[in-house]
Amino acid sequence: MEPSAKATYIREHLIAWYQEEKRDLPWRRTSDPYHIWISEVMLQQTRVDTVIPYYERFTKAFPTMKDLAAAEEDHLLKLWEGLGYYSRARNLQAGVREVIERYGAEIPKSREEISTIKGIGPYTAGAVLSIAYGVPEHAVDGNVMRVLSRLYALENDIAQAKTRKLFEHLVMDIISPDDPSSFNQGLMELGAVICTPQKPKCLLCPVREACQAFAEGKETILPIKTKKIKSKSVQYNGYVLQRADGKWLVEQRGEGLLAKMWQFPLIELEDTEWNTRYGIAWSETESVGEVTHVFSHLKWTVNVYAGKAEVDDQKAEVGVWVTEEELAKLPLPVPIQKMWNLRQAYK
DNA sequence: AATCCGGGGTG
DNA sequence: CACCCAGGATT
Repeated sequence: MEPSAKATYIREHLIAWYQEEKRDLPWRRTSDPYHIWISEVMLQQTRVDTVIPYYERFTKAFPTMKDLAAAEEDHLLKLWEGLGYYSRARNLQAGVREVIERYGAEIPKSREEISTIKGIGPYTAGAVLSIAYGVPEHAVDGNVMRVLSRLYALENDIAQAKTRKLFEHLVMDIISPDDPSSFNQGLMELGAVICTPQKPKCLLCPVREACQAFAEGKETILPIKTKKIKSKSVQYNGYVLQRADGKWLVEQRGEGLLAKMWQFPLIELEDTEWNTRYGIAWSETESVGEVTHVFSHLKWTVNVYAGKAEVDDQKAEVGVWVTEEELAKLPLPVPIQKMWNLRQAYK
């Protein structure tokens, strides 16, 4: 198919299909650019079905940028708890504060300006601009790279950074000037529903006639992605300890992995200074089982111990004793929740 | 360009 | 188990 005719075909059939078949999602019922921004941040590396309840709670808790700007960090993280990539929440709040201070609470409408805002990268910039404001800008995510690599039978390695730029140029060549929102969302919707990673539903595809991969029988070998994940294993002993007054020992994590989230004390098995670090003397601790948790390139194995403890406040360097009610209000990463569930089940 | 940053669905 | 998801920040 001749290039400009192919672009026209894709625009028309993709948008018509999207208008007719699009899923009814919460962020498709709003025109508030701030709420659309929230949805795009939550959707980074995260599936639609996972995001929906988080989006509903978050927009209810922080309906305006002013509400989010004023939020406490623990409250913010509690509402993000379980969603992962917690820096997204902090960057979103920092970004909202920037928009209030520098742009009078109005999200900028140019790629150049919006890209300076914390947490808004090339994808989110294009998504917010096109969906909230109708600006014809590319929004290239994993779905779009997969769909376009098939439509144009491109064998570039989508794991490489420069390949994303190739797709950004391609989108700018073929994007609908009249409805960039439906065009961008149509590409993503197609990737999520029809042009899936495994077993694409080509017989249901609205743009199959323009798909070079389908024509050549390459739809299952595209896109090409080379990168491999090397994961490390780390072993811990973890302690769910209760004091005589009924309170539990927790501590707040520092920077890096699960930054600023709360946890029960974790000791790397190689760490021989645990007793001095916590200043704890405990008795009646017993093993209650093992927790495993897989991160992107890390695997935790935690031997969980429960018991009663007394702490020498003079020696304790870290840790806070909290009631069960206070514990419930702290943002706890999933592996820590697993530790708690294990201890409760063991009783 | 490579690495870090979560968690869950899917086969 | 491997893959991947409406990616961005940091180095």
